[in-house]
Amino acid sequence: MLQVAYIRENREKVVSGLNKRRFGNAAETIDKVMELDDLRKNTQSKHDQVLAESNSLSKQIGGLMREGKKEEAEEIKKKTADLKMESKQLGEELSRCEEELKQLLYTIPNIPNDNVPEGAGADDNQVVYEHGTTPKLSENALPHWELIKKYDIIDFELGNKITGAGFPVYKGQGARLQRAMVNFFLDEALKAGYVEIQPPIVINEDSGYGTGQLPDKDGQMYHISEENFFLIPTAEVPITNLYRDVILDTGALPVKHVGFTPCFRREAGSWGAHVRGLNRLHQFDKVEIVEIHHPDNSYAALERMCKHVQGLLEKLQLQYRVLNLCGGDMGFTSAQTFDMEVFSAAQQKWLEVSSVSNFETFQANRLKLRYRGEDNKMHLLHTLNGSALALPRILAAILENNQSDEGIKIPDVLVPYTGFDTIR
RNA sequence: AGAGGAGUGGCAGAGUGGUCGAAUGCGGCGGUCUUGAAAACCGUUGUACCGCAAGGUACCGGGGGUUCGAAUCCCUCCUCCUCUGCCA
Repeated sequence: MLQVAYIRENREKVVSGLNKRRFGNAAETIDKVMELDDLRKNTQSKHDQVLAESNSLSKQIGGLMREGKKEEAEEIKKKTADLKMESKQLGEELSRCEEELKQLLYTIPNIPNDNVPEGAGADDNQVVYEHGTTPKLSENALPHWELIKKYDIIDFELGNKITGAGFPVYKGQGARLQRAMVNFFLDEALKAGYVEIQPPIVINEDSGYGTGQLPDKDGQMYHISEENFFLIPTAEVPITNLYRDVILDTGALPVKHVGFTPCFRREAGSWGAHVRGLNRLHQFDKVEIVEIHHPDNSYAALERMCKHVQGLLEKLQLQYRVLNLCGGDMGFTSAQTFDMEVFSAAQQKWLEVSSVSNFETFQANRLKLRYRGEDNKMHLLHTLNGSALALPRILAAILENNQSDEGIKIPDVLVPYTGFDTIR
């Protein structure tokens, strides 16, 4: 959520930023924010005045009662009735105003930074880096959804039986490869200085609002209505919310966490032929990195996080590219996002396997995640996160790119973790 | 899950209807003293909002209520502790 003070001081920047995102009615929305905020200030001012008056009368009554001047006290009591009604009215007006302002602010996405390219959608994303070459596969190369059947390593039918579509069952060498990747990704993160976290994978409503999944992406998360809990769509949510309502000492910065969790996404209405096999699932595994930084350092951190993810892809010997997402394709909460895509040779298609973002103060504002500056005042910190990595599409790429008549070759770095070098 | 107890500032802990944003201790910060440090002593020490400022308002687990007035009374939810039950 953007800060009203920031919107006030940077009106032009905010409007042009929203336009870059293809957010409709930017100017009108911002004007409405300021108008509501003016009304809020005005109403609060009046409300406070009435409360001050009524507090002062109450004190007088207290004094008179102590002195035993009951009649005089009763006289003053009569005067408080009007004030009470007035303050109730103003209080309700103030609440309405604050609520309306909050709801409006919830609809406004983060402002893209200056290095975010113009563009309306995925086609306008900028390829900023490419690495590796496409492996030459034989004529009879198979897409991964055929390979998993051939080697019997993932069973979608069993998942259908146990749960439903999009909940695959990993078996035998498939299950072991999953476990190997998780351990490899975690170990690499530990080497890079991340502190491991095992968070709950069920979160409450406050956490959903804290990182911005609510109310924007309500309906994308599985909801447990009995307790009003949600299944996490990413470890970003519980790990970042560890720092909700926290004031960090600058000496504690930067915070660097890594966590492995299953992730759950309803993916409502996004099914079709292009999401076959492992390309899109309701439950999948992901290792996530989360960082918290002083505003001055967050973009250097974003770059390092990208490099970390790229390093993983290179160790896995996958062909990949890095995209600087354009304004129209970025997530709601992000100020800048780099996507990493691996090339899936049998599908002849780029698959997104990681998304690394700097949210600047957008999440921190909702989280109330702050530090005390040298000016001795509170300031919002910057939050960042990235997948390092999401497993299913990595698995799809490994299966497709490393297939041959002898089976599927496991990348060298994973062999110590799997205990085998080929899926047969 | 049942019965009982409890949630107060960074921490510990007082406060059962008015002068309480809240005693006291510890910790933190500034100072005196000292070659330096410790000790001792003095001062200071929450957050948000409104206001140019003076100042004002709100916050004692969350929400609601009673009252002229609530940390204090009532309702409700959450969390923790003890006992009983259940369970990996």
